[in-house]
Amino acid sequence: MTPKPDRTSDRTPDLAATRQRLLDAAGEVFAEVGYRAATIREICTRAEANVAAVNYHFRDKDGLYQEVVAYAHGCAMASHPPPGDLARMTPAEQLQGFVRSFLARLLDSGRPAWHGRLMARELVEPTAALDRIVRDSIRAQSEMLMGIVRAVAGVALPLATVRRAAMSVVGQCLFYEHARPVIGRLFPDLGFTRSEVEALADHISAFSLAGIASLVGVAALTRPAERKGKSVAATKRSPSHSKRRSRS
Amino acid sequence: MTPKPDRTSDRTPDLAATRQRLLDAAGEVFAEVGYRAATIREICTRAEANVAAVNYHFRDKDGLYQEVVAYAHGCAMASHPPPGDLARMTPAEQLQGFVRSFLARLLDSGRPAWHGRLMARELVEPTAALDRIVRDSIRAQSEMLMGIVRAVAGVALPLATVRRAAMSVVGQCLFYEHARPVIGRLFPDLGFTRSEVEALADHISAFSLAGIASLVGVAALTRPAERKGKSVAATKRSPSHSKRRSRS
DNA sequence: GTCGATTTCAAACTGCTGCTTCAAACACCT
DNA sequence: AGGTGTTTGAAGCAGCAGTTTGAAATCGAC
Repeated sequence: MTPKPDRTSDRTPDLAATRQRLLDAAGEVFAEVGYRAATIREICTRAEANVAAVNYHFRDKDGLYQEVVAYAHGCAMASHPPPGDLARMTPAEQLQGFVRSFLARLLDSGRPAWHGRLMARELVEPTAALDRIVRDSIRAQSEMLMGIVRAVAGVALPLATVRRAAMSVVGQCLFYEHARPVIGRLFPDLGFTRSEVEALADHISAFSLAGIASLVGVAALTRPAERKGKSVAATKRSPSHSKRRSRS
Repeated sequence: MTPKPDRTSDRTPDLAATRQRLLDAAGEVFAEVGYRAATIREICTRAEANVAAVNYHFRDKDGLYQEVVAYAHGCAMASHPPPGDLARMTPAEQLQGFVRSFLARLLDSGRPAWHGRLMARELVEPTAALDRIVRDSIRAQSEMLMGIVRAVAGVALPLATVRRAAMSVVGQCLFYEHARPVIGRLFPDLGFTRSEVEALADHISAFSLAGIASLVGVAALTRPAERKGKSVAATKRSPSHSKRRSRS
């Protein structure tokens, strides 16, 4: 009744854990067609497993999905972690580092190539998994980015302005994943090779740097530009994701 | 067997066209839960119509969806059309006008309040409807925006740079619709009142104006900044949507 | 080898959903 | 009124998909 929680490979290496095969296959299918349209039968066919395997290893379809999301996000964060030693970098470098890792997590086609699409779907059509992601990861990254924006600005900005600037940055990044179907139709020649992704990151960094700088000018005109120490804070990080399942 | 294609209201006004009620209800449901998860029964319940009504008026679920998308997009474009007389405006005004109308179309909660979410879903999970939208509307808007970017820049920029700048602009706009679930969780106090939307449009315009200007500087450093007349072109517009149905 | 636990398998069950059917109701025209 | 074409209604059908079940197979340990 209670399957061992994590077992990566203890059988013969060629028959490596059906559980893992299910995770990979499920990630593919969920990313391709979405949660509702994905069928357990299709997933099990790709994983070369029996239909009952999903219910055995993950209780039900929802449990499988939760695990897939956690797994994909974990891989992506491990593969492209956000910059860690902000204190040692200039604000511009901090921004560039943030954008680079964020964009790479979205568009890097290595590892689970489907991570980006899965997250894009999760943002637009949230499930119970989104709450956990926001709590464990997104919130901290939001704080970090807003800290970077403040550092780039140098002077104190109204909270609403900082938020908008941060959203402008992530909005530019997310667009390339969200609107991928449209981009493919508008510019069929545009591919997302690794070098192209780096060029995009550079573009977004430069674009945003100038954008934030312009906000400082506006703020200076609007209010008497009260001074406040350099806010390069935002150190809180997520304590890794727990393995609890909540839904009945 | 062949229902009259369009009939807005010719019966008694209180029993106004079940067809229209179906369109409204379907828009709501499709926007809320997506195409797959939406059930004809739920739509008909909200529209106070019989299940068979959908098949009678729209042939099948897919036909209904196509009509809903066309209807919503038509309403939004009519309600917040993109700026028309670009030649009379400064580049900055052109950009501001574009962003204002684009953002209003996405976030305005009047009219079909569900238009934004419906489009957001359509972008991430494209159906046959997306091809028509790209052909009839998005492509022209893309051209228009790239023209505006060129006008703002003033000098000639590489095509790839213009594209990226344009995508930075629409990315910032789309974010507020796409990531609405996350935004709601991160900043629960943030609402999208009409004045808030205008403030957002101003922010995005200013931010992008500075961003584009910075690209000019980079381009000037990179290549000898060849000159080229003001390109405020991009006049092609969509010829309204046809009423054909294609899928068998 | 044998026992016990874990994992896999084929088949069936159950609920839901899109769609059809055919009859009744309605509106419009002569 | 009567006829005709259009719209609505209730019931049901066919298929799909998530889940269950009980037995077979596999594995580790003694």
